[in-house]
Amino acid sequence: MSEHLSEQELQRRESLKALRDLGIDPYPAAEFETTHHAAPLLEAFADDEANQEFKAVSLAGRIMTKRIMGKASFADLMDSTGRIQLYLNRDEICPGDDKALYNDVFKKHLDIGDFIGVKGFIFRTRMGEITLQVQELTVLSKSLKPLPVVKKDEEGNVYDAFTDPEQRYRMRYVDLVVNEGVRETFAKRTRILNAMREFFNQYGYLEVETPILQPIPGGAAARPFITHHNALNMPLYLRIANELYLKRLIVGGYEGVYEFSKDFRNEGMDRTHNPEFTVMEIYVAYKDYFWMMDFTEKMLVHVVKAVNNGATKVPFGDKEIDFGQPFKRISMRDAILEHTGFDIDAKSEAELKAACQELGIETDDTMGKGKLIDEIFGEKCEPNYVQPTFITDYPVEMSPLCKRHRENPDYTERFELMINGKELANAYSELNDPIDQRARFEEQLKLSEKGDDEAMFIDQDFLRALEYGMPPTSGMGIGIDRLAMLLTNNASIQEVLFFPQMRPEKKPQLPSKADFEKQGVPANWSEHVLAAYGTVEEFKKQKATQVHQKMNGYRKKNKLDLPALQLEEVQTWNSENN
RNA sequence: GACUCAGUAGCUCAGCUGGUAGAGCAUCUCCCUUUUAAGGAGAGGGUCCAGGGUUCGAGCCCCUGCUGAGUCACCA
Repeated sequence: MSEHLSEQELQRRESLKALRDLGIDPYPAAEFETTHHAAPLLEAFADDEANQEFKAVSLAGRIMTKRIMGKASFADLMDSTGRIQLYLNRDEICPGDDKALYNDVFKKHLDIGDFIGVKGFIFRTRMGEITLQVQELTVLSKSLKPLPVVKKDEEGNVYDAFTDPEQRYRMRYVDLVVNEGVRETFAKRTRILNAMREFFNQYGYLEVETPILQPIPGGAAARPFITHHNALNMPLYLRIANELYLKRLIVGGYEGVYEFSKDFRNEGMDRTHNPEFTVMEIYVAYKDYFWMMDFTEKMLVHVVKAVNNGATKVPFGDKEIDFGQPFKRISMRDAILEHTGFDIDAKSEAELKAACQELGIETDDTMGKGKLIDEIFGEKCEPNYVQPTFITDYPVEMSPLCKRHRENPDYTERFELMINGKELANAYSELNDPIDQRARFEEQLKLSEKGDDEAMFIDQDFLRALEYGMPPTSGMGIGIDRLAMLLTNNASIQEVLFFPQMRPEKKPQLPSKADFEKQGVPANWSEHVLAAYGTVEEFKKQKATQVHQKMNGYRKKNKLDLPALQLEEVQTWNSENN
């Protein structure tokens, strides 16, 4: 219904009206031409104060603070690059007798958060701060909601920061405006994507786009989102991976293809999982997973340097991650041997289960060999790999799309890159034997029949593609959100997604004037009855005599320009109260 | 899904053993022509997340629910 407005919001609406009464359009259409941006301007001026260009400067941005001292004022203007201080002198911006622009427009009707354009010259204050002296002021856009005011002192201590995660994520626009560093986090995320893209393009690999709506969600073990296509009258799934489509493109003759892919998984949410997330997958023909390990290493070093001023060491929490080459490489078998003393090689399911029990790892009957080994690794080894480490040669049961190891068919030619005890990237020598692939899919089908709702579907078209022949190929996928977390030192995925998934916001339904009018209150009194009683329920509880007296008292107190109420009148307002 | 914590002014937070709802910033009025977490004087601003219960009396205690965060479990 109607929106409850706080005192400050009402005041800003008053200012909006006052601006219009002064003939100022608070939302003008015209372009405002700027000559500079705040941060580079400060730098350039510090280098060469005498330069003529600083005599005529035009900037646009939001007012972030106002410090009024009678006939002179200071304000901070924030644009996309940073903040610069403004100096406004009444008699400079209002040379004639009419001081309204300063006294009324700037001092009274412009608030923190409003967009303005300013023209003037740059100088240094007595305190040494580089400042724009304003000669012309243009209102560009009025802000009706007060921004949180975050302050910072000389030592960089932040006061009254806007910290509530719920509000920060729901109103990311506010977070971006007032919290220093948030925009930089997302700029860095984009630099990561750009650096990675640049690296792949150097090799001549092709960036492609494949379907997000898929009839069969393949390429990973995960629960998909399901939707429905009306014209085809069939279910469609949101993709959980793009692997199978990219491999079809390798069949089609491209040597290297990659895609930055939004994937969707209908699973739990926590600090490291959002229902939609971004993965980069790349497939390169005639390569194997050894080549891909080298390639991944080089690519990451390139990306890390690009976003980290050329350094390969990245702080993360209380740790430091070093992307300096080469990354440690260890097979899963050796990793488990190293951390548990148990050798998984050639062990039966029963032996593995017994080992799990000895190691204190819970198991259940649905777990096959692959799953048991995965549990041991996840429990005992994974957290130890803080520095970038390639774990290689996973058991065949865990990797239905991966080629068997050239030396031991119980294993696959697969690696995962572990950083900070978590998986960051996953890569294979891709399985291109269509007969073996069909058999592996059938294994998955059996798992599915056992009740595993994440087992892979059989994609007949993909198998057909393989039957036409896929060259030996290596593929790699890397979690972009998790990489962004690592490189921006954030422990939560929500910090690197502009709009993380949240439960819908529930707004309490507030009563409006109209609700009171429905009760029979005339339009000229309804807003006052709303103000006096708040809710229809409260109003309905009262007797007509009480309402009569209270509203006449309200009329007097607020000096309403309305005739005093008669009791008979009030009795008609609400048939239930007499 | 389990457990723990949190929700009070626009923002950040206090609120004692259950006894009239508080501070800083922001806002409003007045003073102030190079200030800077500007300053000085004054003022206004509240559905204490919601709904029940206990009580003479609930922001506080109990129950239920909502939202978020954290830990664990599940899950790539």
